[in-house]
Amino acid sequence: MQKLPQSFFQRPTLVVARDLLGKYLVVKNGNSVLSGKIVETEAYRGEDDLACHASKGRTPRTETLYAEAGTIYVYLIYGMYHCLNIVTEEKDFPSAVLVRAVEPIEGIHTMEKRRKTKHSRALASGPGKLCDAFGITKRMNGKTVFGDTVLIEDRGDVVKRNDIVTVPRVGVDYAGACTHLPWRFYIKKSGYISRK
DNA sequence: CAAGAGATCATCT
DNA sequence: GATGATCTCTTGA
Repeated sequence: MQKLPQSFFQRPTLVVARDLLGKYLVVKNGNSVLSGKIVETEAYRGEDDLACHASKGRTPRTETLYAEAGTIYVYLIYGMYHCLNIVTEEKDFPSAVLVRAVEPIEGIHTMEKRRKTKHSRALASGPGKLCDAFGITKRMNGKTVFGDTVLIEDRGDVVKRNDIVTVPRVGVDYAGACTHLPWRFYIKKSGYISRK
């Protein structure tokens, strides 16, 4: 039960993306606690990564990507879903890890109400679903994972290298040469992945 | 079960 | 004016 420090996120994005597997996303609000084990992530790194929002340069929206490691980047996609990212590497270098799926652990009843389903595999098995279940919105954009609202914990789970699957990212067909970069990671045996 | 379409809007051109 | 780091629902085999 150890809150991850900034040094964890201040490393190469691909390493952080892999190491986040098996860690726990925790969202606290008053006396309610929601948590889930991270089972799927994707890396977005630098202005040269055509799939990264920062490839369009520094704008009001992408400013968060240039913030210090551990900053939370949340944006709205397709007009109705939010995506949760955690900024990595050095300040002013735009990079982040997209948290794509978690296995629900605590606060499942709240997640079921928000997601309007009792099927545990449908609660947080995708970036949009996860934000819905955890109540993550753009209000969180620009905050960090070092406060007492949103944080990442190491609860001692060990994810072996052989249990991690490495494949191209989802939904980035527009990214030209970067489309096929194997920057998506997930836990092979998990039943809570966004898609095969 | 697979495939396709529609929902819906902030952001950038 | 176009477009997405998605999801759900409908259709049809």
